[in-house]
Amino acid sequence: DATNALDALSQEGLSEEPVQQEKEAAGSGGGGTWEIVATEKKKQRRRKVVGKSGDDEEEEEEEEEDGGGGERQREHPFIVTEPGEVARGKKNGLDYLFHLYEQCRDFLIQVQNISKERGEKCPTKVTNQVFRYAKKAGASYINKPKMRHYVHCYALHCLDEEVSNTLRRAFKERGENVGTWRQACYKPLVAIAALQGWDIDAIFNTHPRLSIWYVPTKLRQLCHAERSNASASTSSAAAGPIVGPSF
Amino acid sequence: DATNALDALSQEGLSEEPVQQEKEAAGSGGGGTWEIVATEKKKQRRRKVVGKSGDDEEEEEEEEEDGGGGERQREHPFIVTEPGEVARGKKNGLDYLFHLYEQCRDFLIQVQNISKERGEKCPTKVTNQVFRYAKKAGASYINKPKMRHYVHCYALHCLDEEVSNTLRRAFKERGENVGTWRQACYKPLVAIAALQGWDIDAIFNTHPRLSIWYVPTKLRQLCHAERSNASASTSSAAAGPIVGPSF
DNA sequence: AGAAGGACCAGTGGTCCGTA
DNA sequence: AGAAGGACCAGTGGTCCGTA
Repeated sequence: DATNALDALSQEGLSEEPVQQEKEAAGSGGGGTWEIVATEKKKQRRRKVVGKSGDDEEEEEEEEEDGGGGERQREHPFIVTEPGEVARGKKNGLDYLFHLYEQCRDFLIQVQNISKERGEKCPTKVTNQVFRYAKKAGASYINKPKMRHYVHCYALHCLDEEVSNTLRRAFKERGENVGTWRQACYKPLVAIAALQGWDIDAIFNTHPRLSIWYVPTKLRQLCHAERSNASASTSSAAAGPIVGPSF
Repeated sequence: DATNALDALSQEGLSEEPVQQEKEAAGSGGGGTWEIVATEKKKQRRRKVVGKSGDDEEEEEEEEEDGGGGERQREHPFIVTEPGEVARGKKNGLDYLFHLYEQCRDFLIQVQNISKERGEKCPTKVTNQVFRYAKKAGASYINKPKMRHYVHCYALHCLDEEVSNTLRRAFKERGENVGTWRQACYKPLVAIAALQGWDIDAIFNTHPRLSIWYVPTKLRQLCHAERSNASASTSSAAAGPIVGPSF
């Protein structure tokens, strides 16, 4: 019954991205241009799934191997792109990746509003419930394994956009794949944590857009390991308990 | 492995209540006297379980039906007691009930310290993990169904001890049973919520000792229903959405 | 009857691994 | 090979109901 009501609500309320949007909002970092790109990409996707040729005019890219019809659809894989760069071909760029995190946030806010309206328990994080809601709202390209996989990349983007951007440019130039870039995102995050007393949970919870995401296990472990190293070289008692800073 | 390590830690660290404690701390509300009472009760319990007669001197109450040995042991049922009153016979009083909540808080703090030490996810609430830890630490009289059952009673005790105390005295005088008293605890809580914009989650999370407990479903529902009532008699549009206060 | 708590269950966080 | 995500699993929050 709670699920049914969710269904009802998810049919309205959840607008698609606006089809047209002013181009001048482009460089604003909020994903302004992105909305347009996302819409284009989505149309491509839709055309592919339906299996007809497009009935509205558009710039297209590849249309080969369109023959299928009911074949398994996946999102295009990510590639390392510079800030503002749109991926060409059957690829998605990193601005799009980060845009997905913003979309999840919007879905969470909607779920929270519904919960409050009904006096039910209100999630503070992006939970299974939110992923389910997103899927029902038609955002089938959002899923938990993907979002969890790249959380720390998004975290770096939120916490230090300059460093994040520099890293993207460097890895693009070197022609690295997404997995390698993703791995590289850990290091600057650990450095940020070091400066803030190693409390990665506090770092996440303090940031308005990051606070809704669970700290990834591996990032937590890296921070802990690095803290132990730092502490070992600072303290004389190697076996003693690690004492957190108190400033 | 995480479980094994927990075992190791739970063997040390977890002190029993101090056996002796100054009597002058009695009326302080922190459970000062309670420690002594709890210890006495625990000795009774231990003697019963072991099935021998006591090998240390004590004032005892009933010792009948001691014959068993491996019979199923349960905590004595609660009765409505006034503040400061110790239950006589095979009963437990409400100061003891509230004391259990404080104990859970101590166990949570220990679990949190261990988690932090290890760089693991750190619970902010009394979770299954904490109940498991309490059990391993020997506090077998603490269990989840019991603690959840009386959370709102403890909440009233935390939020308005005067009202809570008055309620206890009134219900004791009337000879009401625990279940009736428990039910009666909801109403003043809803009244408190009304004064604070109906946000029972905020009320819990704001209070230092209450913030570690999940808001009980029924209390949440009562607050929501009552808010709807209040709103219906205030607003002219009966079917409209309920707008939260913004002060 | 009133009450304590073992034990169950639906849905969670977490991520592996069969898939493309 | 590199990557996306369906689907599984251990342990959770929640509380019912067989027990005393």
